[in-house]
Amino acid sequence: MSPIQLVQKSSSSPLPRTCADCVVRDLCLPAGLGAKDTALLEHVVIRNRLVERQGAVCRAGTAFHSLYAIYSGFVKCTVTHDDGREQVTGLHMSGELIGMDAINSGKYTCDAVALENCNVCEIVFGELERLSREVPTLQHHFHRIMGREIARDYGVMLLLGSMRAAERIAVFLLNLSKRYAARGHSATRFNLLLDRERIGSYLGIKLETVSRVLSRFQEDGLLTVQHKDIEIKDLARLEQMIGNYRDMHRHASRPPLGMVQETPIQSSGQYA
Amino acid sequence: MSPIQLVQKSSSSPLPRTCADCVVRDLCLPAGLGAKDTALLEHVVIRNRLVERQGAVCRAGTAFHSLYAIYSGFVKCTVTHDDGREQVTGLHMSGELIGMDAINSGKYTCDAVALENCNVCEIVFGELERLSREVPTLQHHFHRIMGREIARDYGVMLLLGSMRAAERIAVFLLNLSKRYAARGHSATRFNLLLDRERIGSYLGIKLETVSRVLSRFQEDGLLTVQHKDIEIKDLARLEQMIGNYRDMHRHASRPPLGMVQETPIQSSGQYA
DNA sequence: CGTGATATTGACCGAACTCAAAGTTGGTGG
DNA sequence: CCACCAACTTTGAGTTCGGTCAATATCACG
Repeated sequence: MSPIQLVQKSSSSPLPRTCADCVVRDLCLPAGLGAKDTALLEHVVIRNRLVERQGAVCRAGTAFHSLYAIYSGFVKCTVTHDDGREQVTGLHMSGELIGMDAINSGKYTCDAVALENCNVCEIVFGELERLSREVPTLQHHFHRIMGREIARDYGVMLLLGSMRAAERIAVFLLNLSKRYAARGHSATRFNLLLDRERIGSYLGIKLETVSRVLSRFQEDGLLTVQHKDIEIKDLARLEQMIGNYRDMHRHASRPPLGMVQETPIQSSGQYA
Repeated sequence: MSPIQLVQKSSSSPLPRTCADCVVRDLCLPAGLGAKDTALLEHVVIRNRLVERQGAVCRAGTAFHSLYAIYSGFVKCTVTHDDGREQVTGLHMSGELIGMDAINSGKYTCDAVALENCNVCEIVFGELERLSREVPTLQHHFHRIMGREIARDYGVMLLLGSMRAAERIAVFLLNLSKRYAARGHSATRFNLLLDRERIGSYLGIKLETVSRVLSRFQEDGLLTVQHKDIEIKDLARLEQMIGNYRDMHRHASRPPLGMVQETPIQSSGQYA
């Protein structure tokens, strides 16, 4: 399998100068706005903040002034416990907003780190509030974005609170698949971007378990994986994994006796 | 230990007729608003929706029109997986808002059930958006409330993703303690309101584990517990449990050899 | 081509789960 | 008022999933 280039490089297309001609407009803050209102966002958005791989979009504990919208690249958000334990709270790709956790306290609670070179837009929060008082559509859409994040969080709680390791990985892969597909990339072949340890941190399991589950999925013909490159061979069967976790530790060659429940997870949830 | 009456009965004080004379005003939506602006909320809030114990404040899947603010009582929110697995996503008490998860999709994603007789205020969301366009303080405060929920969710992810059973319970108890204290109740003696199974569902562990950990905490003199009535005997030591989970399965009579890290969890997080 | 980081795999262990059996409590109705 | 019943809780015994530790294996990169 040759290496996969999934996420568009910031250099692959001309950088947008306005939200109006941004390719991820419909996934982002200006979604649903008319041309006139979109133009007003120019006073709110500071474009083309380039963050190189491993660089920080924002740091936990620092003062909050802006949200960040991802134009290109992939961002990992983590919270860190006093004793050093780290928890990945979200993986974000183009069109998504980060930093909303900071609105209450005025300080970011997460470290947001670029997993590859990123181009992000800074959204000055005070300006966003000002403008959204004048543009009801923008106001409502921003509320929807926050509401979406809350609903996503509840999905993650369900995952962390009541799913087996194999289910968690299946959910994780399917979620990435769906989001890549929504951005015009392949739904079946993509790059994980995270190492096994970070995947584990996000899913509440250890890196060895991640590795073992992926190996098993491969043995079972659900996918092929080589480091961070993954190709899903059987999306349907992967979906059936969820709710059928009991079959995880059986070998594929054995007949899947207990396969009764075939209900996939509610597709609405966006788990990363 | 005699039964404890912790949460004010809706009958114990006259019901407020306006936000201005509501006792939980400063914890709720009108926090920080002047008298004039508070008065404007009358067009937004429909007061005194009584929900009896076991009744629903809202149901997953039903159409979203309003948020709900809790005036009195205690509400449990849950999401349910297709296969029936249930995850408690939050426990909410007076002054808190629920339903924000529904803003995006227009449908509630949670079932919100009253754990005791509740008095809730319905906040018609369209009206709230309308008014918050006119009252910047209200707008910002609402954004803070949503941001607070997101930050809380990240704390729950940390709990579910990287804490041991004993730590989870310690965090849970300390969180309840803090929130009761903030509402003028005892910080050390209160009612859990949830049975062992629901506590477990919230914390991602099984009911037997909840029972065992509570028994052990009692043996160790950290608290006394009888069913849902709990009295914390040693708040400081309970705080030290967090980050010292390795000592969980040792008996108190043994010297706690490994007790080096005494850093409590960041107090900002509100875990329920 | 060597070296350090990452990934895989195996063996073993242990925290939490499962199953099961009492024990306890509160509510209901005789 | 008390007996009974259903629901909840506690506790024990055995199992298992995932963690831990350790030994390779593989890859990226200088």
